[in-house]
Amino acid sequence: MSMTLTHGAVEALVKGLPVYNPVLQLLNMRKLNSPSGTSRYRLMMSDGQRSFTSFLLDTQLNHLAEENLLVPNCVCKLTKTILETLKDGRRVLVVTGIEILQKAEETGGKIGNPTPYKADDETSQSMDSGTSVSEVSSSAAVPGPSDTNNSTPSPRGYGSGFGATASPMKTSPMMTSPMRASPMKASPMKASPMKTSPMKVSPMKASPMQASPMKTSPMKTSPMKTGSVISIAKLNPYQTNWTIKARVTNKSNVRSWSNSKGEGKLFSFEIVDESGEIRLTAFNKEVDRFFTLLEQGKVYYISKATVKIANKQFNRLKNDYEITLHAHSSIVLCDDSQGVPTLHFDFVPIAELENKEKDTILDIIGVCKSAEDVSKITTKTSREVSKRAISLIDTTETVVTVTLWGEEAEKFNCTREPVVAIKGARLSDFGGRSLSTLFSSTVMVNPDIPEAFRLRAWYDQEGYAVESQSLTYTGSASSASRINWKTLSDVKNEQMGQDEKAEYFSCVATVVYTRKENCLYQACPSADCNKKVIEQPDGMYRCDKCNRQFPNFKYRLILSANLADFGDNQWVTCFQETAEVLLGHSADTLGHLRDTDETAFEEVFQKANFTTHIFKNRVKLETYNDESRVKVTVMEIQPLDHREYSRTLLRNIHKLASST
DNA sequence: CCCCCCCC
Repeated sequence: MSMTLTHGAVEALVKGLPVYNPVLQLLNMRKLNSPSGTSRYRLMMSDGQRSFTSFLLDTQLNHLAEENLLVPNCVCKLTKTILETLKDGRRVLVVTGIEILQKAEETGGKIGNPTPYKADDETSQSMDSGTSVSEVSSSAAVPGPSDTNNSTPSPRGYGSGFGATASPMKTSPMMTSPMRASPMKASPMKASPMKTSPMKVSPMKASPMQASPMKTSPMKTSPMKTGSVISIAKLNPYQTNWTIKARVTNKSNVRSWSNSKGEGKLFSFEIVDESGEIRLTAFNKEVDRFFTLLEQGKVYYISKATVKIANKQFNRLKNDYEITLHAHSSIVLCDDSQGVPTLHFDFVPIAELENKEKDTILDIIGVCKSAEDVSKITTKTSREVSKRAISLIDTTETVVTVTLWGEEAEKFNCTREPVVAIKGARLSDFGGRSLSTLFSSTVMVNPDIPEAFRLRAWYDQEGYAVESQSLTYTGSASSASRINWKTLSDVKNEQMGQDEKAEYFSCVATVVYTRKENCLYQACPSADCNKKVIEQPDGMYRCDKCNRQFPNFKYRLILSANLADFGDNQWVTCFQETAEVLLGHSADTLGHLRDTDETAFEEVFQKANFTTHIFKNRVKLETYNDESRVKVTVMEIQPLDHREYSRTLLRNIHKLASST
């Protein structure tokens, strides 16, 4: 089968004209060795009519060549290229995204009869006299072969097989943001990151001053023009002449380090624009130049800095690159922050934390209904650090504890129950479920975002009074009181209660059958004895336990019921109290009903069927006449409200999702 | 060039 190549694509690519995912054939490939040991691959590609030799494979994609996936005659789709113009005007197309559509052995040789493409203003090139490695790397700075960092492996392992998309920038994180629909609506400067001014802004009364930043002379804010303003998503190591305009969303403190390679100080910060986010780091002299200039929440023009592959081990931002500032870097405050989004949040409802995996990094928003006092702890490495646990509640009526650290812990003020939004908190399983901030987290008190207003209104109107459920159980005896939610099939699959020791679980289930036969018995009427009595010939009732006869008895219930949830069913036993709850009548009433009005008695059971409740149960292996079986006894029945029902759905959806 | 993410 012969593939159709994208005619005209070579010219379009070289001229920088838009061409979407062109399909080209690789005609030739040359390995360019460099002194630093990192190879580069230069590709001659053809669109069937024209061929061009100055395609350069991004070093991140070298594996495609090294694994013999990219070999002459194969047909490829170029999903991402960067056009680079060298100092002498020659053009190089850096291929940063490529898919192999057809293997070389399947193409049957060269497609068409392409002639070399020569732009009018360009020097003709051939595979033998082409661009040297050093020429490219001097222009592209990093990650060229001369750059020692360039060997940093990409931890992701981009598609290793055919058809795998190899573009590192494949998805833009901002594209899926629910906040993105209206990034302009919230005035960015009004948000009050607590790092700079805790409690400064109440969402209920936003200061008009903050909505209108002072106008200053345009001279002051114009960037040192070293290239056009491009978006963060377009940054790459091959282009050095750029300026970005972005908002600082998070800024670290200055830290110093000392190791075998040397010592120094640094700080890092994160910026965001409409296209994405990226992390920047400043060292030593750049710390002095930029640390005080940069303020969280403000917008800056940034140019002349080194874009390199991010070390994903330490950088959680959705960007495969990060930036290092250097001596020639420029950062200029920009007063016109219009259109530059504020922090991008993707809030997880607190109730859903229960279903998230430990160590998930997520965004959370809640009203701080209580907070511990700040305290000092000593870490394993003997450092002292302040901490403060705060409790957040949201409209899911669920509470979770979040631990703040360091300055954030010290400065936090819980009075007036502020709304707290945290970007990038880490979920822990301590006490069930809890959260902790990281160095990379951004904590905002009363941020000026719609979610915060909504939460404030909800809390002030009803949230303050709701009976909430906490996902975090700390301290003493109550730690065991965390609800052990199970589905009925979990109980069986996990073989609960089979090791002689009683286990407890809670479930939401529907009564599908109640066995009215033998559910009542005549019991000893004395207060603490429930022993079954035996009717005597003289009409008296004898209790063997009390060794007495009584003129009367009391009715007691032992009800067998079949409960079902979405995946299984289970026979359970309800003794007196739980049976009365389930049937809605006292044992006494039921006993008399049975004796007097059988239809009404039957109706009670019909009515109990297909009702849904929360059951707290005990599972235990019980041996009776040498036969052992797991018995489930209902200890408590609670009504199921819509809130709890929603939580159940969430749990079950999660279970189903994770089991498939 | 860093890369610490802490405690119960």
